[in-house]
Amino acid sequence: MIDNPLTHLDRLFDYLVPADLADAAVPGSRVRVRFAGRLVDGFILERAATSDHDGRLAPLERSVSAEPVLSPAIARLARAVADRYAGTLADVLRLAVPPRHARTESAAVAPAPTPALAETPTPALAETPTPALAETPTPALAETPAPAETPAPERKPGEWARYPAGESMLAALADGRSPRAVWWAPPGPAWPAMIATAVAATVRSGHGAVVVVPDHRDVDRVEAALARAVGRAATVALRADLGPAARYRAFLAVRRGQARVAVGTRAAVFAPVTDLGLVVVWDEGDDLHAEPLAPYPHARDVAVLRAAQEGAALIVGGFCPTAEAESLLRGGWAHPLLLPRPEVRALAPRVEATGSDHEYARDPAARAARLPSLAVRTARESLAVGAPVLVQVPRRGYQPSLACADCRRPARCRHCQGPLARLGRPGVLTCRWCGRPVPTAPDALGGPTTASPAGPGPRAARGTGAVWRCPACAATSLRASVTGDRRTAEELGRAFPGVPVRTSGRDGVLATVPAEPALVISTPGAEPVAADGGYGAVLLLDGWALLGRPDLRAAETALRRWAAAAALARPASQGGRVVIAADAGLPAVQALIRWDPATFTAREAAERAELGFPPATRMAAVDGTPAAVAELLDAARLPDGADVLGPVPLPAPTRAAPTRAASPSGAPSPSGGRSPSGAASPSGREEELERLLIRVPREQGGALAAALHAARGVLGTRHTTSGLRVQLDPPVIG
DNA sequence: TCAATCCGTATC
DNA sequence: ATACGGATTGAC
Repeated sequence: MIDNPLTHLDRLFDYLVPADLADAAVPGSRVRVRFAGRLVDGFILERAATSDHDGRLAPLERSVSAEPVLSPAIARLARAVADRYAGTLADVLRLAVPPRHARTESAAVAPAPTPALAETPTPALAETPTPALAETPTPALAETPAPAETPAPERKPGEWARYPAGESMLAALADGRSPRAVWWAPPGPAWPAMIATAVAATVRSGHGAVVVVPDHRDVDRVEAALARAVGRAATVALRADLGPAARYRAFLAVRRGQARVAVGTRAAVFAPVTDLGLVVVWDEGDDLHAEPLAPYPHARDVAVLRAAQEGAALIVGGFCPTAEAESLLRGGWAHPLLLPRPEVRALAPRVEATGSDHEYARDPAARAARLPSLAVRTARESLAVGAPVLVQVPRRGYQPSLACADCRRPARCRHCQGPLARLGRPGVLTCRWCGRPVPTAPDALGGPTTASPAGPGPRAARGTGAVWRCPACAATSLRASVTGDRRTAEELGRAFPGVPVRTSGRDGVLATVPAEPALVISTPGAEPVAADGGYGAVLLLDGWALLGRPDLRAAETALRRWAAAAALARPASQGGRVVIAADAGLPAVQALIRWDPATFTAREAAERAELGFPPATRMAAVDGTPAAVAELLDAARLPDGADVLGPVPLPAPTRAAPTRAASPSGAPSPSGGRSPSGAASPSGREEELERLLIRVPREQGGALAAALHAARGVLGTRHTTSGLRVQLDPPVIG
């Protein structure tokens, strides 16, 4: 397999194995070969005595390593993923197999494959104690009086007993069978332990397991639960933030069979666990499960392919599984794991809606100043009994436009009238269109922020040129035109004087907070877990922002994010309450109030089926310049019944700005007016991009992917089509 | 008639 | 992508 991204070269090539490489060049190992005159990387997929190729075979140039990093199962999976997503095997393998780290490879001559791991979970054989765990205590879990040393594998069903099918599923796993389930998780902190219980049952049957979660904090939580249920020696955490050496070491431990359980973020779905018995995908609707690199596979869908290929069990779940997950139930391919109503009542908090206040939704100032009175009251009551309050607010990134603090006119770029935004560096704004930096007055972005984790560094506006000044009223201070987390933190702090305010969001995510009175302001997805049973109250203040997004999945996503926050509240019986600032008449809000995500999703799925949207159909998005899109469409022999939508102009907010941070020297701006001939920026001549959507009945998904892949191959290397992006099941459909 | 250039094709 | 071969074009 030649590591080459070109679609029309997405096939295998035969090489001669020189005698001196005969031992090293094993299937799955990395090699270097000459290809089209150049030295390139590749994997050996197979050794054979003959070749179909009727030209001369070139010899392998050299073996990189004899380590068979690419297992046959993963090679097969990667091929299936490439086919499913109209991508190339090389692209998928780049996601599936981490880069080699030579020193780690030779150093990690770890003990020969541990026999019978499940039986005797060695208490972390004096190896490096996982630093992530040492640093991030998880009080919510530690609350369970777990013995310090690793106990025998858990056999009790625990929370699974609340589910009608729970115990039988565990029994099937322990028996080495392969149940497949869509899991509506119970509100509360039980889910990591439940996953660990299912994994422990699998390990007991002699099989391995893979657990995929959205982010690092979830990795920590599941890892801690697994350490308790399975034993630390058998478990390994795979995560992108490990660094090359640690990442490769963890990967090798899995590949060599030393670790039987892998838990990690989306790439972990490719972890080469041998003798796989179970794949778990937690919170499968989280957009972090969607890989941003070509061919953009989704961890949930890879897991489905893998479970099917390897005959493994599958648990896909979350507080609010998506319509995609729910579609696995159709035809009985998977079974539902649903909490009966009485159990819901026992675990869920009490949820109330404040109703729709139109002014509240329209006027940012009103939003900041007038918290719904029900929310304030609920928060006060929680604080009074000593429990923390979680406040979910919109992420700043949602509508990060800045406005003059005095007259509220939007802050615009002097050169091109593009919107200005804060993109990281303090004291400087950046135009989102042309990328020019604009320094700001020292205190332009509001007063001291509460509980800034980093602390205010010494930074005045760098003396380059004029600071931003409102062209209308000459003011130099700005405010976020949508109230983001920081701002809300201040406002809330004022409403509750003397109560500590902590924030968790983009710049500083907290994993946990102690069980004491505090306001915890968080953006969706960054909510810390509260120790000792959870929050006394959860306020969901971002309903308008979440529901207002122009996306097919907006309502589903909103409910999922609300549920994730609300699940951190104590049960109603222990005073746990949730207030949501949205209209109680909306189906998503109703679903939260009744804690009935399954009914919501069923309805959602039915509606989408009626409209011909996924998952009832399979969609492909083709993004690129108008010419490129047209060429691809022209070359594609689409399956019968394919429905071509568009093309429409593609709003290009995503890729342009962040990549090209201005050079550190800040060159462009001081050079004064640029030459008139020059376009706004080197990459500023970005041609308008278009998006074409192609829709086929679900059964034709494979044919659609094949057609697009083939069309891409036909276009080959034409320059006009270089920027094309083909995406199946695009995560966002406008 | 030769060379520079274009286009299409294969890349083990 | 990139290298190569054959066809094509243009100048001498």
